[in-house]
Amino acid sequence: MPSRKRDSKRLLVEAARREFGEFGFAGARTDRIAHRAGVNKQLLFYYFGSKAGLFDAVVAEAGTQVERAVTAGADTAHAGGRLRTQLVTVFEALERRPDLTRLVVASPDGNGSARDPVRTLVAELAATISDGQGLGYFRDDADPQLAAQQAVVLLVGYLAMRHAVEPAEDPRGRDRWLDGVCDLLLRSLSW
Amino acid sequence: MPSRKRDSKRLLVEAARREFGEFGFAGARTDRIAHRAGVNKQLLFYYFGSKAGLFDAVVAEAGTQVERAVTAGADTAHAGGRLRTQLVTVFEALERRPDLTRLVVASPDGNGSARDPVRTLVAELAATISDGQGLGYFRDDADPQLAAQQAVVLLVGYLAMRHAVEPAEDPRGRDRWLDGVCDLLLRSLSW
DNA sequence: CGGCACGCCAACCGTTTGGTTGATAACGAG
DNA sequence: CTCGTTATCAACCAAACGGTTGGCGTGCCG
Repeated sequence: MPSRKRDSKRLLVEAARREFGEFGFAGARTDRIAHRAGVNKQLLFYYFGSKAGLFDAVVAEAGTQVERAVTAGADTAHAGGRLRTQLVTVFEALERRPDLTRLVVASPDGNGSARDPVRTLVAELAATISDGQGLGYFRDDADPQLAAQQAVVLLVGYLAMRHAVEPAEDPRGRDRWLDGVCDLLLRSLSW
Repeated sequence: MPSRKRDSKRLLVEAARREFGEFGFAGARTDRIAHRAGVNKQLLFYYFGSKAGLFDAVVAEAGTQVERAVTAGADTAHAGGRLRTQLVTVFEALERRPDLTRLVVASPDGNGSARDPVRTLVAELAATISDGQGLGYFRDDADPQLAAQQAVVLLVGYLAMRHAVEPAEDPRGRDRWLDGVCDLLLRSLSW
């Protein structure tokens, strides 16, 4: 029989990430998640208690991933370059986690449990901008909080709406967007 | 008995708009839609064939509403003012239709049927920007298509992620955001 | 060895879901 | 008046859903 300890918990979270990202909370099916993970459906309830519990686990895991990404980009010296690096790193982290992107928008009941990771993300970016202001790299009369919010909406929003907003399946659309976001924000923050 | 012809079709579309906007496609319940509309559930299938058919009807209706809004703001003379007017008008139209906002992101299966309205929206804004360039109001080396996409993502994305991105229930957050978006875009488009 | 806790599963259950059936009532046309 | 068409409903159904039960094997600790 199955060699004990197959790391099923992680397999389930990973499968759930794809499922929730693809169908949203209500559209996701517990059977399908279990099947994707290659384990029995009951294991899902054994470990996480309920569908919502599994959802929370997914969000928590994705959240730490993104937080790690944003703090990782924080060791670039020059403030302008640092913001750009952070934006790129966060975007790449979000790309690898399509779930979080959609979860921000499609949480159960609408009361987002994916709220906290997003807020720390905003706070982290706002801190970078504020630092840049202190060093004289950015305009003093810009609102760091607002700029950080704009950044997050541009990044997350694009990943969530890409299909609707982009005319065709342009593979370079992604790069153009990312460059465009960096340019837009840095231009608005510079004197 | 019910006085014949109660305009149930419209009542159903209206109820469905709220329901889909609140719960997304998969989360929406046909019984609840019928109950909200005050008609029998069967009528839903009588008129629209299926849940997906009703969804399409909702999207189509909301789409024309938004298109009307964006073309309405197009008669302001000065190009800079015209763009600002259009952005505000579109935002207000989207606010009145929370459904479309979420539908762009949470369509059935992910293949968005709300795609077309969004694309015409982008095209319309891009045209305004392009006009402004021709008249010398905007930078010539800006990409109108990209700027229009950024505008839409900022507007729609905010409405979809407001709860996650805003720290508290600040009632003035909405106004600050709208002003911020206009400033951001106009600043990036001006010489 | 013995037993208990853990990881795991097949089969099942009550409820809810999208969707159907068959009937009724009110018109408009002839 | 009659007869087909349109609008409406109550009651029903099969399938799918989230979640439960009971049990089996395996390793670890006494």
